[in-house]
Amino acid sequence: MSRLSVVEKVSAAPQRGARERILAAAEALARDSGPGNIALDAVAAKAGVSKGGLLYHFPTKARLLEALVEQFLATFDGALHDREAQSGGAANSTARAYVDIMVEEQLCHRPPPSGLLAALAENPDFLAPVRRFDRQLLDRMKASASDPVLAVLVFLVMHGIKSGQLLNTETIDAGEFDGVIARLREMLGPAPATPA
Amino acid sequence: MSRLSVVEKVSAAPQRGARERILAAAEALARDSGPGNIALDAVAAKAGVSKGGLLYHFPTKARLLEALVEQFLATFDGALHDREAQSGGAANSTARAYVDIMVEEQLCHRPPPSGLLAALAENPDFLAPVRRFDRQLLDRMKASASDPVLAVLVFLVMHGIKSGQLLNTETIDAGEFDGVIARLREMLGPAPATPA
DNA sequence: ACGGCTGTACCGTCCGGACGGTCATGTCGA
DNA sequence: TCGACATGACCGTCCGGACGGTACAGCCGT
Repeated sequence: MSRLSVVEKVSAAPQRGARERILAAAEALARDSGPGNIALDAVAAKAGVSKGGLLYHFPTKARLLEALVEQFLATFDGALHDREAQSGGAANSTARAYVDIMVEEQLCHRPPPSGLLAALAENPDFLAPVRRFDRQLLDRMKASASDPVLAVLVFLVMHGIKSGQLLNTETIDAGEFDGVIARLREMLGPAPATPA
Repeated sequence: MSRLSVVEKVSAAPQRGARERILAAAEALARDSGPGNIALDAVAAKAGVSKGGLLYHFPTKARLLEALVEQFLATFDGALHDREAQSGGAANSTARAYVDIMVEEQLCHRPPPSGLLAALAENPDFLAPVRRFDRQLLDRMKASASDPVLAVLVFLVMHGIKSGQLLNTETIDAGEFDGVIARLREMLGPAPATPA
């Protein structure tokens, strides 16, 4: 440990965040070249990195895919915790938070997490973390729910929407989306006075 | 003209329905080797056909994938029409039919349509027919629905369940499944006296 | 304070294997 | 004998990833 400047670790980092750029490039590739067609060469090119450079950060394709789902899960989990924290431990708080996030993402036109599909295409086992996460999420929703069945129902509707985005099946339109969200919120009972 | 023994067809046309066997083999491969790893060689082997034989029935991989989604859609559409015919043009008949089919499939432990994922992995455009089908289905559900929003809600729950099967994410258990189905049927109103 | 050593970040070439697709060659049933 | 159906050897391309560089920064004995 160098005793001076713990703050700056910039030294041998020619470009900031090659890792992030690679991840983003992979996502983009998956989105518009098909989830099964992510070639490492292409990812490297799109990220502005050489093939060797890419292999440095992700020693194997499997690791890259892993990182993709990890990133997705982490992002979502973060957003969820934030949302939930806002409305303390009120009834149905987790379910409501999930709905809120969905709406938020819809508003931002957030691109769907195609990285997940890429991972799945390579090997179904890569989705194991997602499986675990989803199960935990559902349990939390049920735990804080006024009615367990309602929690499951909300969970499934969210997944239905997600699957539409994921498969690039823009089946439902904005109006239908809003309608269902409104209905769901109605079923979840009055929101606990959320200012700001 | 030997019209004897139509039963045994062991030689040139060794097994009837090479096409079906190929499709089935492809599905199976997709399911347990990952949707992106369907090699024509492997499909041929699993179907008990030579590579050339496979290429005879499906001149290209794209055609095979197309056939996979086509088959899926046709099967589902057939089941839906049957179900719907039973309960005439009653209120929510389409939505109810959808739910019924879901339950049926759940009972039969029908393996998920991994072929869809294989097609998606190769090229997202292959799902265009699914997109069209889903849109029409949703419209029909809304048309026969007592409440349009309810139709969309049911549609999304069904898709949520499907996505769970598709991604091999066995998130919800049997009890939760039954609970949601019951709730959905409740919301759809009393079933119109289904005899037999 | 300098020259060597080590560690980090990245580059670009190369190889072996996998995979989609072609083709010349059967083999039956009618 | 014709044509539908099937075979399996073969070709060309693409891709994962191994490997051997390069450049630069810090530590270190002297």
